[in-house]
Amino acid sequence: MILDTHIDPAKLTRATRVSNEIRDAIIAGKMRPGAKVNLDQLRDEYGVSLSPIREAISRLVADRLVEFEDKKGFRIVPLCTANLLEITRLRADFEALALKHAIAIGTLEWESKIPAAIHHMNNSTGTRQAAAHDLFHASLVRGCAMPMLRDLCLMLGNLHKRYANILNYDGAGRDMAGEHAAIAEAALARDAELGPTLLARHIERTGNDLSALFEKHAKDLK
Amino acid sequence: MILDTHIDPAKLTRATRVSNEIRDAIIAGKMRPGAKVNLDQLRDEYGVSLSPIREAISRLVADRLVEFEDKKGFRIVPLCTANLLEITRLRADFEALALKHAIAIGTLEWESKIPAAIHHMNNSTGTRQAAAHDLFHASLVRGCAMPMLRDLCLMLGNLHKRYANILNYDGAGRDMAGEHAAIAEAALARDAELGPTLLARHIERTGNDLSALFEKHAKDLK
DNA sequence: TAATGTAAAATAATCGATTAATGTCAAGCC
DNA sequence: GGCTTGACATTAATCGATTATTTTACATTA
Repeated sequence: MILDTHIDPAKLTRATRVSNEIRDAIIAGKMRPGAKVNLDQLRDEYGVSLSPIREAISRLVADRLVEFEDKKGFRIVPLCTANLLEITRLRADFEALALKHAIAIGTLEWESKIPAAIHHMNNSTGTRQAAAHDLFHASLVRGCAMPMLRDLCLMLGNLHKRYANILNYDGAGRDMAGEHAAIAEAALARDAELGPTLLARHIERTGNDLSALFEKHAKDLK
Repeated sequence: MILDTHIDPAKLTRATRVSNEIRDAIIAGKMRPGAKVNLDQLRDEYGVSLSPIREAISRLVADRLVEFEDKKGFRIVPLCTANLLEITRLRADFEALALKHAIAIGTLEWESKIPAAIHHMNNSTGTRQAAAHDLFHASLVRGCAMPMLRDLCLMLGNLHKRYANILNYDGAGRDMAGEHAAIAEAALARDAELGPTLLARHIERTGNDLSALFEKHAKDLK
């Protein structure tokens, strides 16, 4: 592992464990966008009581994966064009801002994780490559000393990933490795203009591709 | 009310009502930064069971007012210089971005709320003026069609407000009315350069004043 | 037929109690 | 003295059951 903060699994509560599992399931597209969340069903599925289930789901509201309304309960946030556009816009701006700061103040420790992440990406496939791609973005942002901003970048990355998973987006037609390499190179060269710009473009390209795919498949998803 | 979305109080659950009350209390500085949150005590204080109390508090984690750690419980987030700087930086950037968008796409409905908010601010005092000031910032951002960004602006505004309340900041030495008027004027003139710039400066000035006050009083708050 | 009312079913919210884990503190040991 | 150890107190996590509310299905009526 390159970036993981190792956490003793015994320290996790049921609520945390279940929350993480459900988060992954939603991002993977295994829970239908717009669907009501049935807590009783999840209780059976995960074999824990309602309290931790409720707590688990309610944490995902902050991640913008679940919506909540008093006395109506929870539902998986629906997909829509406006939402996808906002995610793209914010993610591009926020990651660019974070990278700019990282370039300004990032340590050697920060730098060294970037080529490592690139190497992982280029030498893995499938699920592992997707995870490596996440780690690449996280590694760029990691040097910036703004924890709230870092969390926001992570959150927005997850939201993009959900669209990508549901739309079966695989970056076809793009020189992904080349884009990543250029971003990494600019970051390591501490180019505070080029790095963030390339990163923003990289994200906008993903967003545009996702939007195009979404428009095409929008009817099937309704 | 200028901006309030009217909500039937009977529709609120205990968890929501208590969450809002505790949020206000933390922002008002009535709960000591860094303090452990004692759920049993809150249970007595608010006269409801642990479930809604726990849910109420846990929602404030997303607002960055409360921190949580598995099996350790909740604590009021501490004040610190780095945190204040990040809030300032992000709030300035985010509100400027939101205003830029509002200027680009805001409706007449959006425009009209701005002078109204100014008028309220200039004709009220104390708590009511503070509320009017919040509404002014909300009214600027409101025209932008990015709900996540709007929520983030609200959250960051609340975080600034907590520092301001705890540090007894009242904007002394500033021509607040003048700053607001200039921002409003640029917004209404649809100046997508000047408006966001003035707004960012306005926020940065607040942030700088808060930082100065915080450095001065940091020892008393430990 | 469309609108309205209503009883039953489903779901959400909350409670009180139990279980599990952590933090405290004083006795014993080096 | 400073450091472990273990009983005790405190707090966190979870459970199962109860209560309140909404949703659904169906019958009634204008």
